[in-house]
Amino acid sequence: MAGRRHLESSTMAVLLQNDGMYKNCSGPLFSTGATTTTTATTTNGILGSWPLVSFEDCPGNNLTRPLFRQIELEDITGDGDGDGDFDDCLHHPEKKRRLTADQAQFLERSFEFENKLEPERKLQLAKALGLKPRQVAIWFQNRRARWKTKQLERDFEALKSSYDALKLDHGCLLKDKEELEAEVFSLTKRLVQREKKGSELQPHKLPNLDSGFEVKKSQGQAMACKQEDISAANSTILDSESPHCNIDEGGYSMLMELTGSSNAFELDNSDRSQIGEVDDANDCGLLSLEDDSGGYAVKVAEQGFWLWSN
DNA sequence: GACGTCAAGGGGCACC
DNA sequence: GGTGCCCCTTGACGTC
Repeated sequence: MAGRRHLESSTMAVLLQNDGMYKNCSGPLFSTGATTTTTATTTNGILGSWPLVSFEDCPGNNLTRPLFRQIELEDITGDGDGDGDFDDCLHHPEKKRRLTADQAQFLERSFEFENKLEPERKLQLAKALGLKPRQVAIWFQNRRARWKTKQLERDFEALKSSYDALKLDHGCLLKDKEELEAEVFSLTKRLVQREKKGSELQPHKLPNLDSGFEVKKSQGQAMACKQEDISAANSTILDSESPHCNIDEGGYSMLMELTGSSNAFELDNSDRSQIGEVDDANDCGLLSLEDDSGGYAVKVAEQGFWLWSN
């Protein structure tokens, strides 16, 4: 909510002079009655002139009041005798009156140039509009409050739009995730079924593990993973929302391949670049996962981890 | 009469 | 202490 302080008061005077507002004012801007013509001037010259009402018309009030509309004078003077109304004027606080459209428009233009009000400019505007400086200050305060409210509304709308877009995107991602989960589940199910059919792998190539699955680390460290743990492995895959995913902290890249069958995890040549660890593992004596019997093999490379089944 | 808008009142705060 | 600003509220007024 930064103020737009880029105009000097002389510029403001130009604004006043060029505004042309008062040139367009045919007839009195303010209340009529016993009128005096006053002239508003700025550092750049004469702006215009308009009738003023001397509030001296109302006994007890020594303020000059060119502010308000016809109705105000009528309220004060009544139809003729006026004595009772003068008493009202004396004993009741003056009612609130809205600024005229011209006054409001003039202040609005001033606000557009500069939403803060220096004392000098306040006096200039007050003089030009026939208002009390206090009124000009209050108008600017209220105007800043209205501007802030509008700004909050604009910010809210922007945030709401952003939120809606993110929500839509999130929904799409959730849908993708569900599809991938279903795909992984289906593939895992096929894998287990094939295992049960008794596909045999060469013992010297793939150890025959009763537990079904085993995970080893190629560089010495070994760990076992029972079949029921496949769910945990799946979970890892699912959480990654991608068949080729980074498990992150460890910098592990997980990769699945089912050879001998067409599936979503089959590697193409571009994927080969991601399995350097797998090739290295082969080089260091770990087993090829090709299934000579037309069966299947699964390999998961996590910087040297292998998962296989017989 | 309900409701919205706007000028103004008043308290609290920061600054000099 | 005076001044100006922000914020909330009040009261007058216009519109439906």
